[in-house]
Amino acid sequence: MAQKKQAAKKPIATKKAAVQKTERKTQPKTESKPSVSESELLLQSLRGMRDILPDEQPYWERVRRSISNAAQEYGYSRIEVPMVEYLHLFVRSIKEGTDIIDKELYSFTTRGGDRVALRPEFTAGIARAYIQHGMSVLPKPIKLFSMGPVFRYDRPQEGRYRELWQGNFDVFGEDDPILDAQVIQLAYRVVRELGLKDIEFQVNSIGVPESRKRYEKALVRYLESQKHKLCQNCRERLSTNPMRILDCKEDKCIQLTSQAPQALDFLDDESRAHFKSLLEYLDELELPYSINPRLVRGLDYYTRTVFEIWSSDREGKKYALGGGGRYDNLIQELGGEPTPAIGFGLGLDRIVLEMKRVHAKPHEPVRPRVFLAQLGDLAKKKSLRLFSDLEKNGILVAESFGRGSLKAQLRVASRLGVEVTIILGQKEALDETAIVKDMISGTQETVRQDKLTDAVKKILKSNVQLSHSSPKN
RNA sequence: GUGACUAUCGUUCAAUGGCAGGACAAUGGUUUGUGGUACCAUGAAUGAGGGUUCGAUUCCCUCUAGUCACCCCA
Repeated sequence: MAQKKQAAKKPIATKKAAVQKTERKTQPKTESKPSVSESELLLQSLRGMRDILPDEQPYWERVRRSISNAAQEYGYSRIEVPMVEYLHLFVRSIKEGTDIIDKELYSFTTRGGDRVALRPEFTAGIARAYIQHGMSVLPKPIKLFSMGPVFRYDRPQEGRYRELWQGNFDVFGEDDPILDAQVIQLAYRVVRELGLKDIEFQVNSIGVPESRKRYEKALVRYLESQKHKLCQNCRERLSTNPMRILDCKEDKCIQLTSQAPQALDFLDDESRAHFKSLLEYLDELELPYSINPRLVRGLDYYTRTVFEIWSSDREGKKYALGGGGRYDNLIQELGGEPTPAIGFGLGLDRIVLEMKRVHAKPHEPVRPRVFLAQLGDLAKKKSLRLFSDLEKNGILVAESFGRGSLKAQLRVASRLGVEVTIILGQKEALDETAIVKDMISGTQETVRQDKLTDAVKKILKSNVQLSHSSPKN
């Protein structure tokens, strides 16, 4: 036993072992691209990439379930799209000038020479799939939902990772603002169901390209006259992406833009009517929203409705939990038929973070109520079959087959909090019986193996009744 | 991408220019066929590389990672 343990220790590639192997060939610091030498095995996940360990999974499980349930209830079909697409797809849909494309895209060239990128969001890939598979012939609206990792090459900190999980919802083929309201309602439902209470929606309308152009012109004209009061960044944005200046957090820019013309005043009549009825729907739903005229969003394909979901806690730490908007022109711009669409994404990492912060309940997995202990070689052999028989009969069984002593196994059993332990020893294995031990009363009896399931179920059942009738403290 | 702070067993907290210590967790045991407690034992760490030094985990530099602020968003 002890020998085995030691032997098992040795081959594990610790940091030290890895270094020892390579210590002879210490490389001089190179100024080449890779930051870590390839000869050295670094047992460390990449920057901004993390493991979601078993301890945290119950929270994730609850979020995943909540999202897929909501998706089903609202009539969304699941779709999976690749994590990698042609670089051009993202550039064409999200557009240069946005941070996501200019700074945060994970792009590389394949062996075959294709320029590709890891998806920074879902909508581009889903729009591509929509066109590629001719989904426009399907009855409208077409509701698609997806969940998985997306990638952004950003500088990580809490709640911000280079690999992050999103739940994504898109609706194609309908431009009625009631869809916008329903999509926001759906986002709200998910977040509320998970126990997050301090939620605020911010909504805005950025109109259509024509009205946007008119507005941008007016905005630039206004800001140009006071250019010197803007921050360095915003001075550049003036020519590249002036609307993002509204999003700037610099005091002087906020001051300046608070007097600036507002997008809402430049909306075309249709967009204005669209926005107005969206707000009416939202009022009808009694959702906690506010209009944020500065809300612009980091993706350029949006038209008309844009919104974000914010969670704030008392310490003033705020996270955007999700966001989305309408993108009525994207499908056509990518080469499909003109198709209005709206969608949004939820950030699972941040939702989990918020759930922990407000002490929301994680998903509770089904716990085994029965433990199977075995003693001796014959019993050990038989116990594997017994385990599967019990499982087939709907009895979830825990075990510790690797352990030899009964004492150790019972210790595990009681730590797991099981109500029944089945003990299969040498003697029992020979005469096809087993000991059924009630872990609460401590009593036990020997039963024939073909009666085992019934005996176990009887004890479990009486325990359930007991806990129902006994008063709770 | 910019700036600041941080880095010790699986977790958490100590300590030191001269043998790195505790707690929790883990594993084994307390006469090997009966559990939760208790007791005993065991294994387990100075992120990586370089420099200063007789000697560095401690001081200095670089890298890596994390956290915070900015940027941005999820």
